[in-house]
Amino acid sequence: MEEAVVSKNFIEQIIEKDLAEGHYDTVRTRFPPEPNGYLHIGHAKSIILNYGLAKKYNGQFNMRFDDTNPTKEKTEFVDSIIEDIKWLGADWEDRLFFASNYFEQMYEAAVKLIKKGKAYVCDLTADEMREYRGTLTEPGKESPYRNRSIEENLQLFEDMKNDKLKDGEKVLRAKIDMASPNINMRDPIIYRVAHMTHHNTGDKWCIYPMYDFAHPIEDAIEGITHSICTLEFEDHRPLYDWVVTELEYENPPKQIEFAKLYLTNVITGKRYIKKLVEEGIVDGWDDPRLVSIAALRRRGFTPESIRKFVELCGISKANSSVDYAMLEYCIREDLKLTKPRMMAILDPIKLIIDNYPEGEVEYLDVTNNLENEELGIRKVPFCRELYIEREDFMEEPPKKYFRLFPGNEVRLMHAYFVKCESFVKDSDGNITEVHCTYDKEAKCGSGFVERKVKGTIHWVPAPYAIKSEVRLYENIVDEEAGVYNEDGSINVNPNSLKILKDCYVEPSFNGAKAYDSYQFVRNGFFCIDAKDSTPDNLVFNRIVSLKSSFKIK
RNA sequence: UGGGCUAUCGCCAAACGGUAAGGCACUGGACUCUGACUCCAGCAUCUCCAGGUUCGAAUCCUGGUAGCCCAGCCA
Repeated sequence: MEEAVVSKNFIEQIIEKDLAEGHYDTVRTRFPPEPNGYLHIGHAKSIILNYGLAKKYNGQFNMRFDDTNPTKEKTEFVDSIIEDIKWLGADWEDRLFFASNYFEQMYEAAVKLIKKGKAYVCDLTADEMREYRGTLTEPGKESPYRNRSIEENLQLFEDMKNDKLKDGEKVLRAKIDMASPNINMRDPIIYRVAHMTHHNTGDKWCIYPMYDFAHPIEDAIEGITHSICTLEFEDHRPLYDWVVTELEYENPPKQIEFAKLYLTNVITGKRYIKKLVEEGIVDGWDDPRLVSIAALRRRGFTPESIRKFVELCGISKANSSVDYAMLEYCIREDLKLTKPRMMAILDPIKLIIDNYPEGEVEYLDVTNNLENEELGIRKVPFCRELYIEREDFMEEPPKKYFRLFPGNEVRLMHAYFVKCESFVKDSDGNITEVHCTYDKEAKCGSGFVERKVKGTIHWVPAPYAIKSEVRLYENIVDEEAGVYNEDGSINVNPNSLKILKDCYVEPSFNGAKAYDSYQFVRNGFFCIDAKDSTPDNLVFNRIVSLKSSFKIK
């Protein structure tokens, strides 16, 4: 067996070089979300990347909540994040950390900087601070409080800590360079006063460290070697390095940036998803129209399919937007061989087999997945009256239409050949019944080879079928209009929720469990809503419409 | 002449000076108990542009162009 040659991505190259040159003797990565929302497909890229690297190089993968800003964080989110990452299969073993558990060490680190003359307490207001910071093209100017004595700074910082000050009254700043072309280096704030109840530390602290100060410390404490983050932090790297250098950590971690995952025609971006949830445009964080991990799970995506997807997308520093079709490919690819396929009719029309004895029923052995016999068989009742898909019959078929039309014979999947003899219309001209005769000899699996048919259609036994209400979701984004407007608002597709009433499914659905009920409908799939798998509440994947249209040339 | 980063097929993405991998999508054709799947075939004489160095450049140099990020007491 030969494995395809997979080239190493740029991060792997950096890691291997570091290992070879002895900068590190192991690899330790982490996934450090802020618990301020649910995870989505974009986070999956980071999780799988970090976890994958740790595994590949026999290192360790840490899970860490970067909870340094209590205003946005909730335990609801930490719970959901843990659930989602576990589901994705990333294993942090016993290394689940909270940045908030390092507050004491961060405080000590700040004191150390002050003692080194590398940090000072500043009284400038937020507005003044902005003014002093300068602009993108002009340098900033130094704060009048920049040269306070170490003793005074120590005292004031302690006052900040000991609840002697109001929010925003004073901050602690790193003393770097107000003229730096990199704005992040213009004496960035590293600690602020905020009287907030923290989801983990409660009211113990009234000062909180800023990301740029906290993150490198968190990484260093945990012995992270490669701190992988997204592109927008590139400008922060000099500050990251400044912090670990001034704090004199041995073997300091190294920050590496990669491009975020964007998908065409869907909404990524936590703040937008949050908005859709909060405004009630979608039903919640796991609404099937979203690409949150919870939503994808509910729709029937498997962890394998998402891992495969991330792997296929690759890692680079180029901003890019991956075609949604790639995600769909990955789930099809996984489901294809691993899940049973059952029959269901979305838009039914009755098919009556005139020469099949009335009242008789036989239970056919149906293979769950013709491409994977290990998935076994099930019994499906077959009788005189069936439902077939409305689009599988045409009164006047176009050329190259292989399905049912007067005089034509097709195969009923897993059952018999059936020939259309006549049909019935109602007063409005709608077809209500299709009448056929079946050929008992041409039973599937009987080895019948006398005749061949060009078409095969799926069906469901009318008296035994379970009638269900089906929700068919369309993309939340208006594909024509694009995702975002110029003002940053989202183009929501007004038809993103469609209800189809008469759906009929095989009786086998009765015992169907959340994840083992993937179906092909014509050429697509649909799946049961994993959140509530009762047959009355089927959620059809958008994948249903995928590849399902048959073009007549 | 603020700084940082990025530009390779419709979409991702390799190639690390030796003559443009692969996947998705698409298009033919074969096969078929799902017009799916599978299988075969096709799909960048060319790498944002313009010069230059070299026997040889997507890769090096020079100069442009385009896009993304940065002026939160968010992360």
